[in-house]
Order: sequence, then structure tokens, then C-alpha cells
Amino acid sequence: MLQKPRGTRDFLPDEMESRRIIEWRMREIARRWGYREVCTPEFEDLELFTMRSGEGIIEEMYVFLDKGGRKLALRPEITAAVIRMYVNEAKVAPKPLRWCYFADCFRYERPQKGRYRQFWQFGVELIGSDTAHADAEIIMLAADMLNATGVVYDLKVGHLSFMKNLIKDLELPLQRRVMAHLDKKDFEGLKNTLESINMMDLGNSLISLVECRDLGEAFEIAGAIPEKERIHQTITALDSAGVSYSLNFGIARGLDYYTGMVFEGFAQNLGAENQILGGGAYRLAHLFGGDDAASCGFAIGFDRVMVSLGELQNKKDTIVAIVCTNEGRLHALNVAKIFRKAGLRVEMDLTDRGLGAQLSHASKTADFALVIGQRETESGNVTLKNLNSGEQGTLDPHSALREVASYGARG
RNA sequence: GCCAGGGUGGGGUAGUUGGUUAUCCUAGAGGACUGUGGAUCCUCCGACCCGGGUUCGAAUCUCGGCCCUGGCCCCA
Repeated sequence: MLQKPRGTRDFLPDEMESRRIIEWRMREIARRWGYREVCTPEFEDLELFTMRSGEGIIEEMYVFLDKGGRKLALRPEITAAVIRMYVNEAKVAPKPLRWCYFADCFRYERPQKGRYRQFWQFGVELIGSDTAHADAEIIMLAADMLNATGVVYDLKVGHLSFMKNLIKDLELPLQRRVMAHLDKKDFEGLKNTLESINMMDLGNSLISLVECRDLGEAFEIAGAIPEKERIHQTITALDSAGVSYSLNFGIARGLDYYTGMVFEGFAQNLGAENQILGGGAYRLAHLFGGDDAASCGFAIGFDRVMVSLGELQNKKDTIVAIVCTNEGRLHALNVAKIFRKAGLRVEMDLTDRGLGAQLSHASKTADFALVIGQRETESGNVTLKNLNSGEQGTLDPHSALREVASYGARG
């Protein structure tokens, strides 16, 4: 049998319903904050992604040549494409721009719990606003959105300026190494790296910074930071808004283009892949030939949220099955039309079997049966049967409709 | 790329000192019941992940691959 490609998934109707429900909760929060949806191509020039993240990521992407010999890649993330789009299409639009997206991405990685080769991200980007309150809005929106899904998570907020201030005198490659150590909480590796250049004092400061959960303390450790006032404003706004988070100045988020505030969210009941959200303030537009617009945004790992939520009990539609004889079929189609126009879910029996067999099937899949044969056709009525209670009666189609409509949704 | 454990009808399973037509449950189709379902009974449909090797004979032993689950690495 032909199998689906590794790391991809099929979604049956029950699961799709759950996914759409959660998706729409996120969409609704984005809408309330003024973020409007954008859409970019599923594939882009490979260069778009290597410019943002370096040549190393080619190994982790689906890369291919098209028939014109162009080097393309399935998008491994959306932020770069959104900023490219901003530079191409919207440079002169009034700032700030509030955009969001919900789309699938592709990464060629080894699948494991919460990690797939095709996966969906819900993200937002706030472009052209470089203030404490822009940073705060993005974090508040992230929290609002995760809360709306019902997922249980920890939110960690940090700022790169603390770490950067402490290591600003190191050579650039060394800075990168130190940041990588800190991001992974690899204190042994950090000590070894700094020992080799005789800067153990710095190591101790960095470690206490990473373990520090208090803003005042962090300022003391890191020394004079130009962004101090802005950071204060952001944090004050978060506290005032009642956002639940913890400070963590060890977040490095790997890449060079993050400029200040950074934050991550972690689900509590996932395995090794428990990060469900990541974001921060960054500058990318200049890479793609635009101005040096400041941006801020985040992406939520939609599939991980779904894994964390587990199986959901969705509200079920009331289902009306039409059970009819050959003599009743044309009348039945008219009745079905009336019910559908009223918004009800109606399923015709399409087989030629007897009423007994049709009803047997209906009892497994529906809440009501409308039995329509010669007698109903001649009188213009329908026989409505409640498949849970077994009660039935003959009445005109509109009375039957009222009866079904008042039944409401099944648990 | 690496490590561990797995893969038997659509779903869930039994079956290893190698040996009849591969077990059972469930789901699906039909019937007993030609205008009334769920119970019961009967019938049918349907599987050993793929390929090589050992053997008279492989679901079972062996090798390789694919895929699944979880972990390492990576994580934009």
C-alpha cells in the first residue's frame, strides 16, 4: 500500500473539527487586537531563507530546482516571507502594520513527539513600531492567544541587552559561543570556554544573570544598559495587564537579527519538544532591500498546542437522516431542501435498500430520521422519528423542522 | 545523522523449540424481517510493512530497507 511521506499526517473529520475550533479561537484573538491575515507563497527562493538563517539550514529544508533551474525551497517558517512581502508590497503603508498568518511549513527533520515534517504555525508580526509598548503588545497578545486555546503553559520573557552588555568586549565568534552555551544552560561548556581566555569572573556573572528572575537584580549584574528605561516600561505594562510570565535572561534565540526583547512559551505536558511559542523584537527588512524597519512578532507551534490539548470533545451537529422508498424520493428531496435552508445537517440515504436497513444505518449515524414513502408523498407530510427515544409521529415538514430545531446540539 | 522499542484485515488483538485453510473482538456489507433501527443468529468482505537469505517449508530465524513511537543532535 502507498504510504504518506514520512513526518506528514492525515487528519480525519473529528480531528479536523478540533483543529479548526482552536485555529478560530486564535484568529478571533488576532482580530480583536487588530491583526489582519496575510498569505505568502508555499515556496520561495532558497536565498530568502539562507539570508535570514544561514547556509546551514539547507540541510533541514525541502530544497528543489524547478523546471527553469531556479533554486527554491518549501518555507521552513513564515517570518522571512512576511518581511519580504512587506518590503515588496507595503513599504509605504501607514505604520505600524499588524499582520497575522496561519499556514503550514516544512522542515526536513527527524519526526518525534510534537515534531513533524509538515506543521502549522500561527504567527503575528508588528512592523514599524520600535517602542516599549510594541514589545509589550506582542507579549500580551501571545498570552491572550495561548489562553484562548486552553493550553497550559509557562511564558518566559527576556531581553538580549543584558547578556550582550556583559559580553560586548569579546570577539564576535566567541560571543556566539557564549550565547549558545547560555541558551542551552550548558554552564560546564561556558566555564571551559571562558577559562581558556582567563575570564572566569565573566562566567560567574553570566550564570547568575541566567538564573536571575528579578529585574532589579538583573540590572545590577549586567551594569549600565541603554535600554533600561524601555525594558522597565515593557515589564510594567505586562504586570499591569496581569500577564503571567517569568523573567529569564538566558533566552538567546540563536539568531543575530533579534535585537532586544525575546520570549518563549512552553507547554507543560509535552516531551522533549515542548516549546510552543517563540518570538521577539528583530530587524530583517534591510536584508531584503527595505529600510531598517523594526519589527516584533511571534509564532505559535499549532500542532504542539493540539498535542498538548489532547483529544477534545466537540459539539456535534444534530444530524437528520432521510430514509425513503423509491416512491418517496422526490418528495424527500424537497423536504431535505427545506431543512438545509434552515441550516440543518441532512443526509439522504443513497442506497436502494429497504427501510429496515436504511433505518439501521441511520440509527448509528443520526439523531433523527425522516421517513418518507408513498403515504407521506401523497399527504405531503413526513414521518419524524427521534432515533434516541424511538418516538415518532407524522406531521407536516415545517412542524417537523421546528421539532428538530428545538432539539439543540448533542453533547 | 545517531540510539532504544515496535510493525498481523479499517481499528484492537492471538499466534516464536519454523509445520494444515492464521485466532478472536470490533467496524463494514447482506440476510433471517418486501413501511420501521439498536437484541439475537447466519453469511460475506478483509491482514502477516517491503525485499533478499537460510529451509522441503518462514508471521516466526537472519540481513537490508521503509514506516511508526519516544529520545539524542538540531531547532529558524
